[in-house]
Amino acid sequence: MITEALPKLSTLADTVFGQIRTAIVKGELAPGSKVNEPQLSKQYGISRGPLREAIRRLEGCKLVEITPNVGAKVVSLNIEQAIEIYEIRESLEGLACRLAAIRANANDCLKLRELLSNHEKQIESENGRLYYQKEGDLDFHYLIVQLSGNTRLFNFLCGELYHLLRLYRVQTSSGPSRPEQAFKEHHQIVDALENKDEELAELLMKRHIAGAKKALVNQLDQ
Amino acid sequence: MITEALPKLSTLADTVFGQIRTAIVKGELAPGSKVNEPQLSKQYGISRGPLREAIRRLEGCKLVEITPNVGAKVVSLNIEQAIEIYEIRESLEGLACRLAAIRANANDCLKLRELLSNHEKQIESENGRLYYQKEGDLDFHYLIVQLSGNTRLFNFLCGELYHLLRLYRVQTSSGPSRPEQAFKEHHQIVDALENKDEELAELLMKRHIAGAKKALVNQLDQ
DNA sequence: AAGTCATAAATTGTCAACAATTATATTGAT
DNA sequence: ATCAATATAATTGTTGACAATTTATGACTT
Repeated sequence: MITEALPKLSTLADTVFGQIRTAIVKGELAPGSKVNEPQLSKQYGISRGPLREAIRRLEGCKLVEITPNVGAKVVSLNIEQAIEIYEIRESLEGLACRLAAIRANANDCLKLRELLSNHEKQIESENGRLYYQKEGDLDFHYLIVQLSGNTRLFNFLCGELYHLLRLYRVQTSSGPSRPEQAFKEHHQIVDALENKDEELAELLMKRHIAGAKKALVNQLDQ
Repeated sequence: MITEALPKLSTLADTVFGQIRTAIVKGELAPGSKVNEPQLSKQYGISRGPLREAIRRLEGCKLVEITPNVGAKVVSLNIEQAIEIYEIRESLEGLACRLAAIRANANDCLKLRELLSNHEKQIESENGRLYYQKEGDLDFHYLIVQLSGNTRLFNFLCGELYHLLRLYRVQTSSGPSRPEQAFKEHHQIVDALENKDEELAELLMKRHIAGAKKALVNQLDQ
């Protein structure tokens, strides 16, 4: 076996894209704040060329908004926009869950149960409650979308929409509203998957997300 | 009144992005073909910097795929991927149509009727049948999505998914399968909007798109 | 003829400098 | 002091050059 100097498998623009995306969804780059090219290019030790390409990718993910001759700024979601996202999410995750009901086998459902029980344990040990529940909730949905088998759906939800949701949660520093209720609903969804009940699976998932959406709408009405 | 030299309101990268996108969905840049940077930069008379930014935007729209150190190539959709898109479209346009039923007023419905009757006239004069029907069909759906009032939904469907559908139609040189059936269904949808019947509007739209999807699935099964 | 290795050409990735535009600071007038 | 106009600084947009990598070419071997 020959050990060669393994060639670069990724470009600067792509790696920095990932780094900045993480910084944004973690809130390290504040929503609404300006994206300063000279500063970031120094910070990441690259020139402005690849940096601008990375920013254009971020624009594609809707994480920054670019104004010509002015520059990019980190997106800041108001509650109306968050509701729009939840409307789309309700529709698409309903679809994902229906498709998952068709394709998921017993082993897939077992994995889902394990995921849920792990989260429950972590939450019982009260410390770090918010963090784990926050990430855990998305983990569950992540897996369902994966089981749908629709690659484009997966890319859109997990590569774009979920990042925006994380951003909004950081921005409003709000965890999921009803942690124990959510667990019950998650288990019901897996029940439907086990029974290969497409219609019920879709209905339950849509209702599950509609619950979170309603909380937003109520907040808006007041 | 003073006539000043009006300042550039758009950047080179953005204008060229639009030009290349048009070239792709019109088939002038063949699906699967390589995107050659030196060639395109000459063709559009710009340097490779802004061109590469434009390509990154195209990547965000899923119109090209970039491989590091190899370059971008125009996306080529197989039938499975087309079915994936139709699944997403069925779900999201169902949502859009339900929202449109809530928000559309009498004047909006009138505009939809006018659009449909214009298309019918154009098709009666048989020449150019395919072209007008093709564009016309998307026009109708375009307007419905606009009426939904969900800006993010609009941007995703009209700014990304519809372009991919155009690309697929050019690629397979296939118009809509059932032109006269489609008109009937379009009118039924407007009926539901006029009656503010959300559920029916969503159902009809989903069924309308499911029809086109089924044609694809059948084609795949053979 | 097919395959492999080395070489050459073309293409992509990256950088630094310059031009154009926007944002900031300063000055002066009311 | 406030506002407007101007000058200055900072930032974005664009370009061309160079480095790194991939692709194409061709000679050589089996």
